[in-house]
Amino acid sequence: MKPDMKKSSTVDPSDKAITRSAAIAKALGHPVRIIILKILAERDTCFCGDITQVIPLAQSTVSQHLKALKKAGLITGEVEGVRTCYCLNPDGIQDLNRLLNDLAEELLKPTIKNCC
Amino acid sequence: MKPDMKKSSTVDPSDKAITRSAAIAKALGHPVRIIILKILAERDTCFCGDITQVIPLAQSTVSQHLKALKKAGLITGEVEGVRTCYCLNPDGIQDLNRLLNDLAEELLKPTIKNCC
DNA sequence: TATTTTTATCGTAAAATTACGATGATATGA
DNA sequence: TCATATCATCGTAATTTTACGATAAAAATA
Repeated sequence: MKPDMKKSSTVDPSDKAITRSAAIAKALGHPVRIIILKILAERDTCFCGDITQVIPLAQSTVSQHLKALKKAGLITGEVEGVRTCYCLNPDGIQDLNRLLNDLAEELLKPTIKNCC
Repeated sequence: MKPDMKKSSTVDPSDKAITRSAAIAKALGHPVRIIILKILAERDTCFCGDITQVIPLAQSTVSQHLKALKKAGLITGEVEGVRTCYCLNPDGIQDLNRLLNDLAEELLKPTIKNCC
């Protein structure tokens, strides 16, 4: 417990979990990036070119989306010669699962009683 | 931002679940909006003024965030006289829980074997 | 060595987001 | 009726996002 922290019945805005949850959600906030994650979950080979072939967007655009997913810690990118192999990042996906699960659970509880 | 995308045997980009998931995630993609949802989950009274008192942002800004959450179907807003009572929308929260749960599950499966 | 392949980055433009103050609308209270 | 309270919307500015083509960098190949 943090002693000098104001005891608030509401929410601590500096909560690290909230910041991280929002960052992950932001990364998921574009359909193409969700599709990319699904592709990475399906394939063994996961080079940028593979994704660009499936998604009708410019290579530079796909690269930007990959960068965003990497920044959020949801994927990794390892250079393999000329190409780069992108993979789901287990730690990041774990965060996604746990944090958004916790959030959903917290929000589902009072949902039983409709307030209005 | 093209709605029509090339067909893929793996991932269907026009999948309604993907679109909805991305919309929900986008709404969660800002710390303040997550905080607002948590506040709504805690309180019985949930007027805009209550939220503005807790969050150090202008009333108009809070109103915009509430609008975004409403657009995503995560909350409802019912006018009660001069004020508006905002509540979690059970259906939306259910969507949040189910869709993001499914996504996490799908992404967690291959996480056991690291691809690179 | 020269060329090709693959990907990241740069430059750019359009659109969206985020924030604010000011204003308008509407219901309540004096 | 007039004033107040509450909230949404407008107008605006700064920043971010999204997309593209062009280009640079690095490894593989001819």
